[in-house]
Amino acid sequence: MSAPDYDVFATQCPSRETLEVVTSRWGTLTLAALHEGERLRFGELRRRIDGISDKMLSQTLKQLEARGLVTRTAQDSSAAHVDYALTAEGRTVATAVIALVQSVYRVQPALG
Amino acid sequence: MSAPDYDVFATQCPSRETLEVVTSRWGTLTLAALHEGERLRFGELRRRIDGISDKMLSQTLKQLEARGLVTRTAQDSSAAHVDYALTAEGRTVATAVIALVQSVYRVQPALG
DNA sequence: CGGCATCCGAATGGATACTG
DNA sequence: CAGTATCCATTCGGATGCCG
Repeated sequence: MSAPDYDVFATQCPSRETLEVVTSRWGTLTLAALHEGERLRFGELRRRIDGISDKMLSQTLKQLEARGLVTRTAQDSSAAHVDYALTAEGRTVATAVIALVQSVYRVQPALG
Repeated sequence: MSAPDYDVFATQCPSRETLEVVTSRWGTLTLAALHEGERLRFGELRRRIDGISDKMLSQTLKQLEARGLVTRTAQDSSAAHVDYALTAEGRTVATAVIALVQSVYRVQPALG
């Protein structure tokens, strides 16, 4: 049951790529938002994540989906009702992201 | 003693900026490396973080230092011996970064 | 509402060369 | 060893417009 030896410090390690998707400019906030909402619409995400554009939200969601961290579900055939949720793996990572955010809150008073 | 209400989702919140420095392309790996080494030289960091260039390492260290997460110490007056270490706040955040990396390791087998 | 396509300026970041 | 400076390609990412 031992996992393969991953090493984020090595460029060729798949974990490095995953980390980069997770810690990409909007990836972190998107995962954090999905961890709160558990099932959100595109517009809800855009409103929640201050400053993100349609293009970047769309791109970020695709990357997260391609990496298996997020699922996209269309309610009907049209594109009118689509929502996003975390996969089991996404939840695991998003929980750690939330903890990271909270660690920032904890030190922020000391940083000005 | 309640901390101010921070919100990373808001562009104008200082915690958002801190999070961006922490989760910048090389910031995460630099913090992770410093958490392992506790006191590392420039060259040690560069060798540890595969793929980083002098320029980016230098720039990332400056950002982390400016944010109060890292300290820079020159042994003598020349620039021959300099090392970097985490501040107390840096250690707090770096610990959460390590946890994030480990969460990636945990899910990586399922992601291919 | 939930996108995609295009344009284009701004920022990122690597390579290389150089310095104390 | 620990950077700095310059050049330059790539990428980022916002604005706009269009579509089902």
